[in-house]
Amino acid sequence: MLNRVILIGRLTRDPELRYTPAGVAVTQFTLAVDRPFTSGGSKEREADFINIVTWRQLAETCANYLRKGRLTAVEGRIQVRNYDNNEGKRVYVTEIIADNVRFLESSGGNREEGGSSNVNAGGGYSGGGSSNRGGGSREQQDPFIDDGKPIDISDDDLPF
Amino acid sequence: MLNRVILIGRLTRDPELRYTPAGVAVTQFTLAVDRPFTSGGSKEREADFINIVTWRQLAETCANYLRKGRLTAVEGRIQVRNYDNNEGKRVYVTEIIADNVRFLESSGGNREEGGSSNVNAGGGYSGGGSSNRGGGSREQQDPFIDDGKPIDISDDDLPF
Amino acid sequence: MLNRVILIGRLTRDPELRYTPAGVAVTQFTLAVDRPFTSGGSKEREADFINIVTWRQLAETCANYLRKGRLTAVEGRIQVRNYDNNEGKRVYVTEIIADNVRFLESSGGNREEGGSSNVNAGGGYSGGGSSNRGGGSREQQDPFIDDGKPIDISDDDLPF
Amino acid sequence: MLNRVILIGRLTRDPELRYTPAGVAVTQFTLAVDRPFTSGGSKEREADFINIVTWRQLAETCANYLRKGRLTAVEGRIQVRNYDNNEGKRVYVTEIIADNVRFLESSGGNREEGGSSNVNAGGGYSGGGSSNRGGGSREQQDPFIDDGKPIDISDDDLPF
DNA sequence: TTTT
DNA sequence: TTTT
Repeated sequence: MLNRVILIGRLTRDPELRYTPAGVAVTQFTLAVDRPFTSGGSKEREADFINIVTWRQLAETCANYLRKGRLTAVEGRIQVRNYDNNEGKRVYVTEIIADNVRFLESSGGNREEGGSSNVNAGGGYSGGGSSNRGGGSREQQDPFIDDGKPIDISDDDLPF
Repeated sequence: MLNRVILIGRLTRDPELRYTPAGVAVTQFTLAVDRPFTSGGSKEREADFINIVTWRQLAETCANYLRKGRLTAVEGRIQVRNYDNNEGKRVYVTEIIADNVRFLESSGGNREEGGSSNVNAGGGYSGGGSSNRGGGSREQQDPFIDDGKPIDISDDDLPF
Repeated sequence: MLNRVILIGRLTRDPELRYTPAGVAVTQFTLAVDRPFTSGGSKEREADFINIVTWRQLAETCANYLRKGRLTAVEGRIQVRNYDNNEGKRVYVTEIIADNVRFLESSGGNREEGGSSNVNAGGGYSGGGSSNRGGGSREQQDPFIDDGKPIDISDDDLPF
Repeated sequence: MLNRVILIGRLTRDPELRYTPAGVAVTQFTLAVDRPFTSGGSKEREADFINIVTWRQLAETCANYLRKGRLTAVEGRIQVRNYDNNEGKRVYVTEIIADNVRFLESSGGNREEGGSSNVNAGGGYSGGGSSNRGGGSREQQDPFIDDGKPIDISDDDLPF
């Protein structure tokens, strides 16, 4: 009925931009959010690693300007998805669907690798996006696919 | 660095009060939070089911006054725990550690089952709490134990 | 850069629906939000009285369903307006521009006084609204006009 | 009943540390928070200027590390004070009582002017604080005193 | 699997 | 496994 999340943390890796079969842009990244204390007298600082999902124009902007290590504010809502993995077990995935992202550290311009073509894909379908869903070795390291879910993103996941 | 969540929803079942080995009260419940829309033109209303954890005095108060179906506001922070299940696979659990809970629907008094002894257990250790970790049939339905994690709550989980 | 407010409280009076000269609906009400403590050992409960403003469709819905005393959740952003009063002194007004309002206590249907014509005025200009800006004695008690500002609402205030 | 604010913006000037008669540290500053849009097609960027108040240890830390222009995140609650000014008119002041402040831009060490003696005044009363309430010309520009309120801060304002 |  |  009301569902609001605000986080400030740093990206654990570069954001990943993909496209749904219908050509909708979706970007995922993980935010490392330091905890306000260290439990059990531990010396090391602890953090929560929280998965963020952005859609459409915001997805393109995030993919273009965010990078690993950047301090970032995220506003959104908690969403809990579930699916049955390949052992027939139900798996729950909690993500933040962001509707507002603030870049707290200015970068130095555009994505150097990948060029600017992804950036301006807009709402329309960009054929280049579909190649992201191919079975390259890079896909094998994708934590969202590692979960055992055959297809990670579908248009049914569209939150708005 | 900053981690804030505010939710309003309804409890999917009565809250569960337990005690850590050191006697610290911890209460868990799930909030059904209706989504602001229905995806894909679906007729049924959809909700996110979000696990809430409260500690110490707040845990006792929640166990005492909250019940299944009650409209409730929760303020807290997102925490992501992980553990290796009995197949050696790492499982991630996302929970809201609440520090403020508001009862938006007044009840009609105390817990009828269980009496008031749990309620006033305070910070001190109450032997009665440990029986909650026994292997009764009710425990088999506990989603937190269903995950395959041998012991659900330890004092290491204490967030403050 | 980021500006988010979430409040739960009760309306101190019925909401007031007006229309800008261009016919845009705007509803104002005040939320009494109990403080989490009583300062100085005072016996009486204390509250903050916070002005809420809603626009367009949300304004119509609030005017239609909210009433004095209702428990209500408001999500929005803080806005600080200023103007020079009739003594030439600059006055600052802080309001919450709400973009999400949740009715936590169900009413029993529509506004009994005033009928449903205001409710469905939509985006178009409804002449009935302008009568709210007349100089009736009820207006004299309006804190928004008491401030000495001759005209309270203009289309320049439109936040989106 | 629930009252939560999260802001990110920049300080409009250096923070001001004072002490109540009882020696409690209180720091005030103003955050300029850019609006997410420009109203009326105006070219200039607009911002809300929001008054922040911190108490005790947090007040000392803010006075020590925050400076004009710094990007800062503030978490707290809205408080509305009122008092009668010297014309007998009731004036309302809206402030954010912060309980969490994050410095999003690292400084280069301590306050250069004033040294570290203010910083570590702790809970005890520091005589130096009272001089802040004298009638120096710098005080004349203080918006909190400009309001016409004879004494700006009292121990009655202590929120916890 | 994690960020500074 | 889910609430009204």
